Amino acid sequence: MLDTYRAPAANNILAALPHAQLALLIPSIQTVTITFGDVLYRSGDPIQHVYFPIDSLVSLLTLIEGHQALEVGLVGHEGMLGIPLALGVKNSPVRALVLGTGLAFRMDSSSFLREFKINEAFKREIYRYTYELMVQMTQTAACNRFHRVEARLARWLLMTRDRVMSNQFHLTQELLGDMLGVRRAGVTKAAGALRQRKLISYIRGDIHILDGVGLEAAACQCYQIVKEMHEVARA
Amino acid sequence: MLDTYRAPAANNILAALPHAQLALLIPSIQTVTITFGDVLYRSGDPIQHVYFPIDSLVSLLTLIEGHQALEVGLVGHEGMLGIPLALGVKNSPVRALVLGTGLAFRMDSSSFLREFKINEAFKREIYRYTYELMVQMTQTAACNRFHRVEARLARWLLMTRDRVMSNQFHLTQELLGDMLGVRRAGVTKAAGALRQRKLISYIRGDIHILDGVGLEAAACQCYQIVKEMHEVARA
DNA sequence: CTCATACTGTGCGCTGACGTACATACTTCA
DNA sequence: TGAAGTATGTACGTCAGCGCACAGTATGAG
Repeated sequence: MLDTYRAPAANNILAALPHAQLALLIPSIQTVTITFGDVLYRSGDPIQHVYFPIDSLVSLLTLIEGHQALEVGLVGHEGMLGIPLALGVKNSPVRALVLGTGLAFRMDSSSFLREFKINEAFKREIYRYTYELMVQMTQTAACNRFHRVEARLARWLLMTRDRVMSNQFHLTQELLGDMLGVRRAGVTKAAGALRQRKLISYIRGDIHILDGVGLEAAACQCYQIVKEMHEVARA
Repeated sequence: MLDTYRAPAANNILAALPHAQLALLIPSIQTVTITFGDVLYRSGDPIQHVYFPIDSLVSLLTLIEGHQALEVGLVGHEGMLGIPLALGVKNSPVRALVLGTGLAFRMDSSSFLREFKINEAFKREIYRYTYELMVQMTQTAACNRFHRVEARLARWLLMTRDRVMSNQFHLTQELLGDMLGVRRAGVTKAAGALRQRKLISYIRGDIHILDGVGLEAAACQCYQIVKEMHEVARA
């Protein structure tokens, strides 16, 4: 059952709710562990549950025939999974792949829809996050088009750090290739460059951010831009 | 004033409303001409009006420092401009540039918000379109990353045809470069290839689609995928 | 302890697109 | 009719990233 003290700090959307509105949701919320490699949604499938990550990390991927996947969104404690439900659509257009094992709050879709319809504060927070996700998606699209792999990798590592709230996490270069839309060897090269500059260490998937400030300098401004847009959305 | 006969056929969002709900909106709606080159929203600016294109065409662009613009969405009679308002945000994160002169229905933001809050059918349609726009954005992101300029150009021309409902429209290669995220010379080359295959004619910005079926074959499947997704969203 | 598996490092030829530059052609207006 | 402006065609060297291939190294299962 939900720890009402922890909840507000644990996921930004739930944290933003007034106590009374949060209380309404608590009976429908479970805390679950989602595990690296879990596919929460397959592209086109009906959404069974919505998730509010706590310290877990989930990637949204589009699949293109004859190509690798491409990440279009990265979701951690600042967001949620299952946005289509809030837009009146029952299926997920993207694959949701768990990259970081951890906890998440979970609601089944029918409970979610029931509460969502009557809880104005909940609605407001979810639509605000929908906006943030759209901004993230547009910026990522442009970033993938124009910026070099090394800068994109740096940006991705920073975004991940912010979401898992740790300078250390685990991910293979193969999977990172899917995130950035490049082949695995491209990741090796970019990661090698960042490592040589002592910004990260990277040993068989164990990534440590050694110099966050330096990494921000190595990243494209897309990182800052998305962060700032989120603040505007909250204004 | 709004021609109530024409309205339903003219813009898909308004067309989907039951007559009673549409009637509520009519006093707040004006019909305006938007003109090639008009910037309806600048990135970051407050949204003054929402627009429901009829036969006009509008491009959503992200701006990246030190780079050309990049199109992230294309809006015609199937959609609307001003989605952030529906998500509780007053500013547009993207630039909205009119590419095709034509008519659009328009509401000022405060009227829109007032009606939007109380009109459930209106809300439903707008959120459904928000979903469609997100799908379009994700697919475009992947398309820009993985597909060749020639296929992307073919796709873009088909999308435009569907929105303006005509095989003929006007756009310079310079601007097309911004849409596709490539330099102007790249457009010349791709357009030349399509022209040589007798799929289009292209004379100083006057584009004619000569062979729609052939052009679909030349385009990436992203064109079909987005079309089909929209049908799912309406199911 | 060994073998299979998984992951990383690296090399090489290829190519699509870039950046830049310039020539050509149409259009508009004086 | 000529000049200025606008748009397209084309060329060329450069380069990031691709596709592919293979070697090296750590991990885990039996």
